[in-house]
Amino acid sequence: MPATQSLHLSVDCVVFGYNDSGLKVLLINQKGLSTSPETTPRSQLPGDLILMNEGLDQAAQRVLFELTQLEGVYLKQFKAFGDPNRVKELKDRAWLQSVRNLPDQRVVTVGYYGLVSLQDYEPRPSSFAGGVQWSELNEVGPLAFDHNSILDEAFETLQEQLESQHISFELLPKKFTLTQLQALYEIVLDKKLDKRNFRKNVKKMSHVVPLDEKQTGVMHKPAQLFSYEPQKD
Amino acid sequence: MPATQSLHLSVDCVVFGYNDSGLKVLLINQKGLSTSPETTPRSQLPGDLILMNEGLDQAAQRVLFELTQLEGVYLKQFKAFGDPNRVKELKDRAWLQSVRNLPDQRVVTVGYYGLVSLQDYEPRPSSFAGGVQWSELNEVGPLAFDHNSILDEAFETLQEQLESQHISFELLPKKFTLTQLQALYEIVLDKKLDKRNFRKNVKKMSHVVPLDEKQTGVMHKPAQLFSYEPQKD
DNA sequence: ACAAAAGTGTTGGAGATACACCCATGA
DNA sequence: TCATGGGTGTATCTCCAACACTTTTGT
Repeated sequence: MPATQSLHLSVDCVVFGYNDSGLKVLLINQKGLSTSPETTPRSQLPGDLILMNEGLDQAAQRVLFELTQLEGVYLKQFKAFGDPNRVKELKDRAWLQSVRNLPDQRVVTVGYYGLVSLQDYEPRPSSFAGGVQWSELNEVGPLAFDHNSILDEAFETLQEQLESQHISFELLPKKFTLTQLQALYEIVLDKKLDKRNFRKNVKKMSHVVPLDEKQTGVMHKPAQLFSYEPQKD
Repeated sequence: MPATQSLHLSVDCVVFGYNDSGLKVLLINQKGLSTSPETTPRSQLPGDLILMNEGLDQAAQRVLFELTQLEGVYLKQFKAFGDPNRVKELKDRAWLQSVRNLPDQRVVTVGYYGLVSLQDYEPRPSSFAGGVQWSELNEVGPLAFDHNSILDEAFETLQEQLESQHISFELLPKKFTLTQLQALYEIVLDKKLDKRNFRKNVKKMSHVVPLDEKQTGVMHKPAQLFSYEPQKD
């Protein structure tokens, strides 16, 4: 049994986007190949092979940018997926052949999850030609390859790390209200939280600082705006 | 810039071993190549290229067995290391050339951490010919490649996951005392714990069950033995 | 003045922490 | 009988959960 003389390594990005209407994932639509009936294009996660001389984190940033125009997104590696049969379906193999002129080889992928505020970032991906879409998290249909499992594991990782890793702010606009922060927690963790207790906890977080600024143009008491200031120890 | 036509993928195992004298890591000594002075063999983590048709978890188990004779060890993937310069030192490249007849190519590795009870497993690796050694965790010298960083990150992961993942039992003999369990926690988490509070907490864990058996041959009050029973929900 | 969301404190209970003495065994 | 680690309970405090009304703005 030979060692893997040549094996392909890719990165796949599960980019979560958040705004007041909920949590979404960034998907791209496979193009072409619509000639035969059982190869109707499906959606997939943005991902591609890594280049020589490029680190994994770097590759994730580049691939995401090339496919979706998103730049400077918070991206974190969460798991490598290396099942030898992870690209087993015929339509997946066919699609890969159509898009790359490379031999049909095993592909191991490194999964990244990413976080963006749709308020700050939405305009760009929708202006990008190749069908990039923000899909409601619980309305994601069957994706190509093993991308549904990758998505599921990414979301589990997000749930586990949301509280401990100071990452919620990546999903919010730079200036946000505590109600927005709480709504985000409730959606990601999938449970209701008590407003007063939540705010008590936030007040203990020294990296969440109140600004000298309030919401405007709302037809109710305007909320205090906050921003995230990374610790400077 | 070409996509990675052929890139090597390996697994590296950071196997932690525990007994009453402390926490150790399993290292292997590089052999041969001692001809030239600046290529004196160093130690490294057990790791090797993965085979075609073999999953990552599978590869980790196989490689660990082939190099150390350890079998059925708890192994968990924790991170992929893909810095293009991770095998940059000349002595590392030379060593790889000497042991594999493959072109000098980029190697990305997937890190696993492993846990074994030295009481249950120690005999075998020491009986294996090729210098396999259990090294005191804080006496590990410079390792080949980027293996020191891999080791550090593995240990951080162990610290983070020890409490939440029911893995402490992998480091203890099948039958253990609460004092042993506590000592393990204190070493891994690097803090002292209160005996009575610790035992109160353990009593809440339904997966730690007392046996009808006590320590023997000790010159003090013999301790109750416990074992770990995975939840059967 | 009304609608709509923002903002604010107190209380009771559960869980964490701190702490010191008696017990069973082998030598 | 002594040395050694095993085993146990209580008081206090901190942290978390539950809960309802007043405030500010736009219309």
